[in-house]
Amino acid sequence: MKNFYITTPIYYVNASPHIGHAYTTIVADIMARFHRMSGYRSYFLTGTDEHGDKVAEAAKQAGETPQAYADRISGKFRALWPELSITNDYFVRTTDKDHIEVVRSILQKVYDSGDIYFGEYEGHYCVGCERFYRESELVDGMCPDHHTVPETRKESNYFFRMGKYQDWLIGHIQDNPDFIRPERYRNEVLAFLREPLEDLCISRPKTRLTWGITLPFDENYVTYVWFDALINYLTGIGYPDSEKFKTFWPNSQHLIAKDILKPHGIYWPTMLKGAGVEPYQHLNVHGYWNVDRNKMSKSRGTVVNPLDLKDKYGLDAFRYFLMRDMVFGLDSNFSEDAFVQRINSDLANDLGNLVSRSLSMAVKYCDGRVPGAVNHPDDAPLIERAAKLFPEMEISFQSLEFHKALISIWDFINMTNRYIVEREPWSLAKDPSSKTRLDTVIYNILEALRITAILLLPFMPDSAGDILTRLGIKDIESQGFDSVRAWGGLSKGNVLTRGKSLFPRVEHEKPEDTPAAGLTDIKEEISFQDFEKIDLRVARVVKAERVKKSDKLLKLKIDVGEERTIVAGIGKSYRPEDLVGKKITVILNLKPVKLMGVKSHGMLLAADAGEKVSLVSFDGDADVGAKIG
RNA sequence: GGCGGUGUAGCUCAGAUGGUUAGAGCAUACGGCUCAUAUCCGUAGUGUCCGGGGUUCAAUUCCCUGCACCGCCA
Repeated sequence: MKNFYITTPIYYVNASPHIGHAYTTIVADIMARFHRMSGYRSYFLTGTDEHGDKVAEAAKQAGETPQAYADRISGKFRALWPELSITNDYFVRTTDKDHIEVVRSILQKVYDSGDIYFGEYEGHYCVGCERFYRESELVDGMCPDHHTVPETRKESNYFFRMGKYQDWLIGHIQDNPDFIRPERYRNEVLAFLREPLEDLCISRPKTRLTWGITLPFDENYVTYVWFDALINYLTGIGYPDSEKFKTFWPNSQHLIAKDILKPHGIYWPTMLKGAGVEPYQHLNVHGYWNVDRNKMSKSRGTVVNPLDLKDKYGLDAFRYFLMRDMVFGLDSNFSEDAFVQRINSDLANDLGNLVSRSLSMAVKYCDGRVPGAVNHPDDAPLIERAAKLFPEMEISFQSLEFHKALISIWDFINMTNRYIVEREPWSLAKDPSSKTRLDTVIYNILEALRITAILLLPFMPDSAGDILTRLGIKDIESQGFDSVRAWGGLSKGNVLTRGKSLFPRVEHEKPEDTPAAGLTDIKEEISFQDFEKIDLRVARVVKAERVKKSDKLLKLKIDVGEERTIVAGIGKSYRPEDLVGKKITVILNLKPVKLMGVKSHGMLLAADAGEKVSLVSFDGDADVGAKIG
């Protein structure tokens, strides 16, 4: 039997879960489900990272002990995952007893082998931050947070000889092209490794931090961050002696967001090397969800947390959207509009309506049972397409291109819709002599639906399971991809259920829901102080000419009490010669920019109605240089 | 400052060892069907393929350069 081990990062408990955590964990879940259905023995680990000064600090502010605080926030994560249909096999915590033991044993092992040494260093220490800063992190020689000059302080700590493994790591990455993927992140790590790799500081004196795991070889220190956190991937499968560890570690894959590439791509493999453990197989790195707040629902006047949208529109729709709209590895934009569009077009119109029309016809024309089928050459294209789907999905999953897997499935859904239109079951139903053909057509539609649902199970477990249930399929949990390799898996005679709309369309919010009578593009509210930052002045145009090779840009020399050059995009509405002498409104303190090679030291104001631009002018006579406010 | 990435239809993105009409989905318009969640199917568009220069018989695709955004590093 083949094995599969997938991990998410353990999430740091200094903040509540957000869309980024949700995405990583959902991807891991979908991979775990996919492999289980493909016949793998699969193990899926997630958890929380609970030590460190930020947690100690947050606990203090909340008036709790670090442990109580960590328990509470960790509980939030643990409670969220079932809500997202996450099927993790275990939830590891860095405050777990067995984790602490594993960390200590590995530290001891590496220490014994000579890869950990005690060293003293001198640095810039900010008392307020209780931490050292590197020269390059300081702003004008001062702490970036406190704006105070840090004191020079000496401290002794333990260091891991990471540099020793630099060449090995470079070689390993070069020999295993998919060790870190997608390729862009592999290149980033290799680029970083072109510079000498420094040793890694792995401790903090207890005088500064107590909320951590005590070093096994020095009571006065705790280990710091990575030797604690990363080792969870071993603890979670029972390192070092369990059967689980032996089974799964050789098939391990980590899933992370790009912000923790360096620890996972560099520290972790060298740590494993130092501890005498084989490296993991793959590091899968994804991008960020940029949340466009302007495009989120403003009807309630509050910014929407993307995670809340799963309650508004349904979990499976949420999972679908996250997988369909992000290309793994790249950043994507999250907006409610885009989400709703996916729901309406892909889920409601294409899939939901297909389920609805198919079952409705089957109930109407075939007494609500799966009819028998007779081979017909015209049906070959549909059947042949179906046979290619799972192999396509396997390829997509191997390369982490989940969106492509979904595109394949939707291609098939559209094909099924087309099949219905071409076969016209409603016409066949009018002619009793076509009954056999009608039965076959209905069977094929339902079988196509079954295959679609099984392929969708990893992505949308509830909805896909619902479709299967409606098709009279009982043991949803035990469904695997084997039943999708050949056409005809749907049993004749199954009792069908019509059911409700699987994905109701989301109607657009009514105009009266939006404030300000129809103006939907009002920018974010600003204060008077914000407005005052803008330096608006009266200016007179002294000279105007067109910018070379631009029909839109004009270069203006203006008098605002001093002479300035500005570039304005009004060339389609104004001729240069008409402008000289005109009084205009100018923003003086806008950061200068270069437009088509001409530097503009300010910007004039004009009403912009696409092609027709109209300058803001003055009712009476205004003095050049006068402030406007 | 160094290195790298991206810039293609209104939107999100594919794509081509350089070669006649540059693609998909969504959105838009029109047509067809009525089993279905006003859904489905079909047809129709629209693009200075970021700007400039170069190589070439030919560049959006290769090279150089500029601009914009993003990332890594310092």
